Amino acid sequence: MRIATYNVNGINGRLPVLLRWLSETTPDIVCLQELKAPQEKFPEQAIADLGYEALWHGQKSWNGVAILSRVGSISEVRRGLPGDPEDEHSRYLEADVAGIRVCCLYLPNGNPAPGPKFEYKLRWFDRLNDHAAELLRIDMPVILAGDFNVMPTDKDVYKPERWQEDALFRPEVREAFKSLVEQGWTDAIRTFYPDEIIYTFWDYFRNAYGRNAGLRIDHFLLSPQFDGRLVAAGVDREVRGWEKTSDHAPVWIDVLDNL
DNA sequence: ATGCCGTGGAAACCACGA
Repeated sequence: MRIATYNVNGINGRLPVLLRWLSETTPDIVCLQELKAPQEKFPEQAIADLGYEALWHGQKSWNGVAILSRVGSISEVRRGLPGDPEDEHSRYLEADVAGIRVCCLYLPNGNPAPGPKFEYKLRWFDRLNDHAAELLRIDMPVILAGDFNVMPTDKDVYKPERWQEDALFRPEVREAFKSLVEQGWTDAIRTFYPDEIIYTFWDYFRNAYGRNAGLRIDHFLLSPQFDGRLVAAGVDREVRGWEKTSDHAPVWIDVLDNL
């Protein structure tokens, strides 16, 4: 079973790219981020025409997350992280699909740091870690997938020295990611490729994609039920080279599905 | 390397992204 995550950077603006990628790679379950569309403007029919059921949490202009499935129905568990009823951003969607608890997340960017946006990011990360600890207790394989807006280590940044003060790389954020993983999660991409340089995002300017000046910020964290069942993983990096494409590339894992 | 590109939304600029 292939599970993918893709920050589309505007689902309607990128619809041809999304549909082409879905058609060519036929992932079974997909987590999408940055829909940038209100609830009523999600392109449900175009996605259904390719055989996908969809669950989404939209928001006008910003954020927005969705889960797609072509392997059975999507049973919503929650939208929004617990811990802050004042948080209106559409950044988290959790559902059961094909016996897997799928958690699609779009962690706040947090720039400029320091500042209120960075504080929001750190609070959001704390809430995620609290909720993730609870998820490890359920009797079900769990996947946390999405745009974490964190480069976990120096290896995940083309020029780490330039990113030290950035909200995606500051020590507090890397530390939050580290303590999340240490709860018992597996960083699937890094585990599968311990030494390679792997990026999932390239800026639009300065020819970042052409120079491979990228970042690894889209991640899969797997609960222990997946141990020994991760059979392949990768980044569809050529999608980043298509016309009118997102600044992120899709990331995927293949897992044995007899869990 | 300071948003140089790109999106959505409101109103021909702005907020936001990483």
